[in-house]
Amino acid sequence: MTENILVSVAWPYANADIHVGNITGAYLPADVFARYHRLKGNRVLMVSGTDAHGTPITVRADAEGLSAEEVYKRYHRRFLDLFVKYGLTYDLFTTTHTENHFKVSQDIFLALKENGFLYTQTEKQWYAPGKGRFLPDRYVEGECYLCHYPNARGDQCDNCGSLLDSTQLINPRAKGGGDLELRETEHFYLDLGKLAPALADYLNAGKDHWRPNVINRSRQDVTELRGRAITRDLDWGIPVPVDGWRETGKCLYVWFEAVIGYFSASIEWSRNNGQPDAWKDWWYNPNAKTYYFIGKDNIPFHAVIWPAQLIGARRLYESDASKTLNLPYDVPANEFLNLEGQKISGSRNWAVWGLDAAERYDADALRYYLIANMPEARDADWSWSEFVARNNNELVATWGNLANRMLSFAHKNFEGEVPDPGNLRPEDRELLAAVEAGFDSVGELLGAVKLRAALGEALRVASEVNRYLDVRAPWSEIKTDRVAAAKTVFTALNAIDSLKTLFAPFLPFSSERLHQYLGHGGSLFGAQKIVAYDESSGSHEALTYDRSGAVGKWQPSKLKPRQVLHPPAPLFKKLEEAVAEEEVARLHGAG
RNA sequence: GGCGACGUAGCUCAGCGGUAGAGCAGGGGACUCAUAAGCCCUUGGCCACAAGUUCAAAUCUUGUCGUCGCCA
Repeated sequence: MTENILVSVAWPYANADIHVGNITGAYLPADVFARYHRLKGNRVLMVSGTDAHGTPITVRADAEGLSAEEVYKRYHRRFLDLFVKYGLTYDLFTTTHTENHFKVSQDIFLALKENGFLYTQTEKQWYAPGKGRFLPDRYVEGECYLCHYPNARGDQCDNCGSLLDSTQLINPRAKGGGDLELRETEHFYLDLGKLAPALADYLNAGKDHWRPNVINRSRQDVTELRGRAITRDLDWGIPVPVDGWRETGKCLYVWFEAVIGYFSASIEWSRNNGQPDAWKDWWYNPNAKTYYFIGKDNIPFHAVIWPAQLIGARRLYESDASKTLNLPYDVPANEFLNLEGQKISGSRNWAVWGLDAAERYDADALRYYLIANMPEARDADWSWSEFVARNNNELVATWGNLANRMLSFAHKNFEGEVPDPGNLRPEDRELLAAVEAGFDSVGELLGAVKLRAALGEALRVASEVNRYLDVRAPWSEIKTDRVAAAKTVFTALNAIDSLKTLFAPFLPFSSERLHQYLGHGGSLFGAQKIVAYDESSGSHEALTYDRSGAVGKWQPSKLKPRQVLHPPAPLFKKLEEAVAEEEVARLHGAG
């Protein structure tokens, strides 16, 4: 039965480049999962985009003398390039700065308002009369009222680390000068307390497949929910769709509108593809499964607050009153990746940047290490020496070498063709059965989002083929019994052809090449394309996935005798030990 | 301070009520198709600590300590 699978992926924030921790935390597991389901023949929709709004972006824009729009576009473009290099196959990677997203976010807001889940409240905030606008907390500095550090930021003290209430700062001053005064301002709040009972019902039923850290934390959070402000005094964002509000420079708070991106991007994808209602197959079909791939810092927003927004909005663009928007089926959040034992820090440049690493290493080598070492249950550590060791000992030695040794052997001894085996021996059938079982065992682990275990299982299957070859020893058979050697080589090539598929979700580039080496036509997956989409107020670039022409199937090989093989080449590169030292030195030199 | 996850072989982790497991690293061996890769054998652990429940506990309960994170 074909399933509808929505793969929702965390939205990178447009004020910093992406590092390996971000990739392994959310983007890569989502891609592996999406590719697996596509091979299974399921209908996959993988969406995300750049989170373009909010104060940190205006801060950076001010610092660089650019507009907020220029800043977001620069990072957005770099995200697109990185995703192409790592083969992350978003059906649509868009941005929150589109007319479509504005409209959908405002409509969700209005639905929540209409359904009685919003209320307003007045609070005091810093206002700059000279500039005629309210200042975000981090634009106000002063003495910390807790530790008396003289240069604390309004939102947080850099000295004692405490989160601050900016109105309590001692001797407050505006960053960059100018007058400052406290003024009353009114904001909308999401009434999470009112939504708590429905949320508790949702989180207490049928969540056995959720990771313990995700479900336990979320159940705890629901017990202490309070209203939360969803608007801000800010000009870079989505205007509040209420008369008298949009005129006074009030916007939807980024945390509120960014998560709506999963929904708006699904709608945009449908429109871009000329099937404006297609998104409903993922959002209203109760049998569709929706997954949210995020880092652990985002758990409350995806397992509690986003479901609250969906429950409160109930339905949108749907007249059938019996239907409600689908809530997350699973939120397989990953923990964090450290680097050489220390926390990754972009500002201290203690990071392995995605685009930089892709300059020097193949995407599949990076993908392999990031999946084998994925922080699924606890924080993990990126170590360059481990990267080199696992690349050489596991990826190259067990899998790359298996493919290369057998293709080379077939090329030299069977005129570059798949030999005709005649009748297979029991031991040949046994091996093929063991490989075939891998489609169930690897597939089951992938379906349960246990990606490192799934990759380990695929590698174990590859080891079985290595063992089979050692027992059969076709290099000996060929000297005395060419027919026996033909059976062995046929069987091994068949197994390798199947392994190509088992590894494909993890290592798509090398599997694609192996597919060609084995003499098949077509490609396993579709193609990534960067496309510009026009709206009446402007255009935005997006990453898309064209699935037409993809021939990959999650099925054992049906390799034909006499199929012509292409001249083989090693799938992966062995790395020098010195690479690890060079990279660590680079890390320290740069920091 | 409250809460959560985690703490198992040198390293990375699986097991989560019934005689301690895998991969890598270390040691030994036979082979040579292959990126000196692969294969076979092997060294190695009071399962953080302490009490309790049970015929039986890495596995359940409680407490302590440690790591990471969230909240205040």
